[in-house]
Amino acid sequence: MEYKFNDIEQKWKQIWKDTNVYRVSNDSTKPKCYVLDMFPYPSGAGLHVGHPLGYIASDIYARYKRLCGFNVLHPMGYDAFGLPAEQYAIETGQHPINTTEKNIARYREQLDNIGFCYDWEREVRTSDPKYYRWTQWIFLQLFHSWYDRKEGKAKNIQELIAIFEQEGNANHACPGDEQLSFNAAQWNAYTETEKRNALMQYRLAYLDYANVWWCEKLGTVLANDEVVNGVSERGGFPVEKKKMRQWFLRITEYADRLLQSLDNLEWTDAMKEMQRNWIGKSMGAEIDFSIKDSVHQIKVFTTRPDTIFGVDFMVLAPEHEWVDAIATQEQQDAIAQYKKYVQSRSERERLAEVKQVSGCFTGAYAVHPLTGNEIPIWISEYVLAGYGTGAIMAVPSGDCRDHAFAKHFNIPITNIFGEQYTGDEAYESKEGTIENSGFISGIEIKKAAEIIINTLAENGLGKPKVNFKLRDAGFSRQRYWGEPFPIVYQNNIPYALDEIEGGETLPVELPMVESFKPSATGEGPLSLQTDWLQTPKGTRETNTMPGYAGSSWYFLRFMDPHNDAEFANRKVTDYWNQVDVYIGGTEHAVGHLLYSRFWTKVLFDLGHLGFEEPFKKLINQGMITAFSYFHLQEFTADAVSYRHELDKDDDSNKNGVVITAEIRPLITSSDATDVPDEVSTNKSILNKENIKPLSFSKTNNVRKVRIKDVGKFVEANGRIFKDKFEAYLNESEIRRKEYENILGINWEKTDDGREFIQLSVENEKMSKSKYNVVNPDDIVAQYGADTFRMYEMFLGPIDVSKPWDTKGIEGVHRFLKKLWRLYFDEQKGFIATDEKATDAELRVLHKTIKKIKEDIERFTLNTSVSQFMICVNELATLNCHKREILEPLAIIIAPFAPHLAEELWHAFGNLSSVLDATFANANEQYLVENSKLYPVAVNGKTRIELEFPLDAEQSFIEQTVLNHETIQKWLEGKQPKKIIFVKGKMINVVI
RNA sequence: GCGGGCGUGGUGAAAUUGGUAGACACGCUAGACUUAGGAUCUAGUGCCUUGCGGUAUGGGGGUUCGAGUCCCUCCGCCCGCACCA
Repeated sequence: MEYKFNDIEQKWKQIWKDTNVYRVSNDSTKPKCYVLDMFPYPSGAGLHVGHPLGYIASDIYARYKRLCGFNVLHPMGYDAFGLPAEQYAIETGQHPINTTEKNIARYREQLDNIGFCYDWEREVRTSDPKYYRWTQWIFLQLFHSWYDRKEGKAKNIQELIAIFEQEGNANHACPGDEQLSFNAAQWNAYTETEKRNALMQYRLAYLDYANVWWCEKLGTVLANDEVVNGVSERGGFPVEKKKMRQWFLRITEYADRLLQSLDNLEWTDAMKEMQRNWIGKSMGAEIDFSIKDSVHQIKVFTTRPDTIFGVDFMVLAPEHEWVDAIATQEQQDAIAQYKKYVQSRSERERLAEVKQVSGCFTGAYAVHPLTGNEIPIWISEYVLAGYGTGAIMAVPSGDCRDHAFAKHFNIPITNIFGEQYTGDEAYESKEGTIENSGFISGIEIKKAAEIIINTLAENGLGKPKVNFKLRDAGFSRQRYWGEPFPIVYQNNIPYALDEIEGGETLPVELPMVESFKPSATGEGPLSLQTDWLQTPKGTRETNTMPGYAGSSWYFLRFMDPHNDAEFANRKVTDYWNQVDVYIGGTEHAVGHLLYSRFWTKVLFDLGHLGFEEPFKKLINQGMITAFSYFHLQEFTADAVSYRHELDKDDDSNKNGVVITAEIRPLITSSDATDVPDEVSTNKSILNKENIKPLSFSKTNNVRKVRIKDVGKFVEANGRIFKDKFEAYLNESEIRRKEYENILGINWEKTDDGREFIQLSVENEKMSKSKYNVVNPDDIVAQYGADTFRMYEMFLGPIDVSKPWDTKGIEGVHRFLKKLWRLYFDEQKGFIATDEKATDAELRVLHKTIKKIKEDIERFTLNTSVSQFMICVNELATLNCHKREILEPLAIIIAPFAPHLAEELWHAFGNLSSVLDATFANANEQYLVENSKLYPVAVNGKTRIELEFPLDAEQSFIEQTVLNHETIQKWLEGKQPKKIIFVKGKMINVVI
């Protein structure tokens, strides 16, 4: 009987499905284990072999834990709301509901193909009203909550109202508006509108105004990174900032807790560090500067209060609220002009350009709080309104940006670092002493900061201040395909649906629409649904929630996915508790992972959960890249390269378009204006309108031509032989047309005269546009799911990016066939015997059990596969076909190759599933060796190997070693200085 | 610029606490079996050398009986953040 993986896998998939083996109960006496993958966004492209890497690892872990007696929750679902589906809808008119449904079906098929042990009865989709009903509900919890800074936790807003009624807000500073102050009497006299406006400044989900990028031509609002050089990335159309009323989540109140509790998580340091950077806690001081001839005071935040005597000027963010108020008459025009310039710049650009200094003098002067000196006030784009106070005290001798600014605008620089400051560049180190600084001259920098803060505080001029880079999270999208807000407006005041008497119940469902285009004003498509918009109780919110809304809590819904009464039952969430192991890519380091942590903490504070960190252990999976092949074409004449205007972001076109036979003569003709009418590229047809010459140079005369899908014809060293290349061209007409010109040139010859060309090989991310995508379905069809699973693990460590090499999979497939042959003979069928196993055989088995256990727990699954190979190789050498060895082996390989394992398990006559077998413990008794083959080194270099019993006397070993002829030879008659003997490890003779 | 990570054969990689560098595979070479091989098996395979042996974990230096592993320094690559006050 040969290993018919297709039959075996089909059979067991069906049986497992019929018998519901993957169903998980919330009611169990077993210890729990929650193993979760980051759920995918179901894109139209389907899965490629890179996606399942993490899924396979978690599947192995989940299956292993089940074999170890745990009740394992291992669910899967879809992050189904999102922009691509909506973009596709705008382009094709197909409703996202339909395309999403279709994509999910395709994903499911691909996932099933690989044999994951998901309990599909728990599947969730964020776009399902039954799911987003609870996303809306959680949003309302945020809306109904405020953060009590005194107790450091979120509470119901009703408690705050009660406090206001008693004592006003004196004891609870307002996070949204620091100036806001009222006593009980004032509060009680407030109108409904005034009260709700004040409360809005406290709510964890609140409304505020913020700028968005509006692109008239595309008819849509763009994200920050979709705007490049002041125009839209797609199409290059003009964009403008537009102020819109939007929802925000007050995550900043949780900044410290999000930072603190990172310490207890089993995440990689890199991941924690990214979150720390994002939260960006910095400690410094807030200092008040009064303005000459003005009632205004400007607060400045600085992390270097010690440099206060070096302040030579002040810089405000151009958006700072008092810029116009303090600017002198003469400077108003210049200021207005500069502000206009800044308006056109995206934040990204403002922060990205380091070299270019720009700014504008306001004409106003601040008064130094300690010296009384007058300090000119400037505005510049390098100061951001959203960070700190939107104003800085500039110390050119101590800060490189301030230094560049001072040099550029010829502002005199005060040196407060003595000889440490050279005059050429700022002294930014925190080592050394402060000079030329009044009462802190000669004092160490670190000490000086403390003194200044105390002095300022004593005189009411400033105070110590902790600042966070983290900003409140924008929670509105002017889009259709997302969760609608459970909010209606009455007289322009937002009300939660659950506080309106007779209001509708959740969910607020997305209305079906025909058009997905936003309104002319930039409001989302929902604003055009007039029927839906107006309700008897008010006007609906037209924005929808962003992508991270649904994904911030989905791990909770998996615990209790069909609950109609609550987002998840507390008893159930108490049982499943934190996700024990969470696997996914690093791209979610600060988005999803930070928001989930935030939501979990809020739900915990409000008493809906018993834990406040969602993901105990986090494993990051690396990318699987693919080889891409290029033909390097040299041109002796001047060459011109063409670039598709719409392809600017595509790296593959960095060096110009694919050059076809027809246009090659034109390109080498060295006439830059001689652009062909039509050029076929690897992506699309170009014509005169959308290509333009990019470069025209003699030096840059190598063109990289991507050869699509050529992988299977290319040798490992990147060579492709002529016959193979012909075969490749013969696969399609289009190819022949595109690459035929290569046949005519550059053939090199091997020693035996075979003609080849050397292609350049590059490692790239798999993507449809690079023609290097490998579909797992194809691999599964050819080798089976078990081989595929093991090969993905065999490739290397889970967290490292590595290339997919289809050739390498043969080795793993051969291994499974070899394993099979331990159990089955081609002629005789099942050949396992009941013979007693030998010590050698038992040692092989238990060595393997031990290694596999350790590996799975450490997620070093690549070495597990190696160990299985070693095990099978050794058992084959021992000619072992004994049940005593092979039955436990089938169990321990079950997490890796579940279908094969189930088949082998049943061959022994077992009736239950191998899923419910028991993972054996390694028996140390079989692992004990009584002798060791010692490496014997002379001066650290191994020369011979000698076997000694483990209990041998050291003196005996030393004598034997010294008497050995090879060692004698190295000793050359001398006495050794020393003999190092490490029991069980090695022997080193030092001469 | 700052922070983090990494660098080992032709390729993917292993070496868990400082103890035989290259396990396990891919590829390649030779051979066996075979009508055939894209099946299976055997042997070999870092580099230099006929051999003895030498040499080798990005480069240089150090600690140690012993360094891929620890320390210093330089180079290269990847990731994150970036006029962040």
